[in-house]
Amino acid sequence: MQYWLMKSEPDDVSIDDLMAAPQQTTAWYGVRNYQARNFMRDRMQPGDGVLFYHSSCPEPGIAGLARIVSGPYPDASQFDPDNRYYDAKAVPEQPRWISIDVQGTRKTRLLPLAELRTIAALDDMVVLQKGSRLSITPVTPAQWQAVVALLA
DNA sequence: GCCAACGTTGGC
DNA sequence: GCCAACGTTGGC
Repeated sequence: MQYWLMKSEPDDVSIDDLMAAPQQTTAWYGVRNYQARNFMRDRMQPGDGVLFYHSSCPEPGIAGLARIVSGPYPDASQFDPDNRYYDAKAVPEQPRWISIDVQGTRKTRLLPLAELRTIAALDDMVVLQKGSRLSITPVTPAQWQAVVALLA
């Protein structure tokens, strides 16, 4: 059981979208960064906890909690020439990119980035480090507990 | 829109 | 393998 922070642009998939989906579950596709892909492929497990973060929006911050509910499988968008995430170098025999299913657990109050930066227990959180842009980052159990406590 | 930081590409 | 050029992310 591990914990993660996943970024999403709310104009693309918001916490409300996640909670409104059938079974509150959404296929996570379009990740086109190798480090993030490797986390999904090699380390994420069904049951893992997710801090759901809104990025590139007026109020960036944690907007809800979610969990991983599938293992890795090929991201279909890489094979579709009409899709914005199409990858001409990907072939079905050798998929480059993968998806996992994410299930919303609950929408929380918006915990703004600026507030996260004031919490001493979160000083080492990967997403708060200078220059950190990765869309999927690991969260320690202590960091998870600290965030959940703030959202209680 | 700006810009810092990081990732990817491709010539050599 | 190096590294310059370019592209992307994402807060502000």
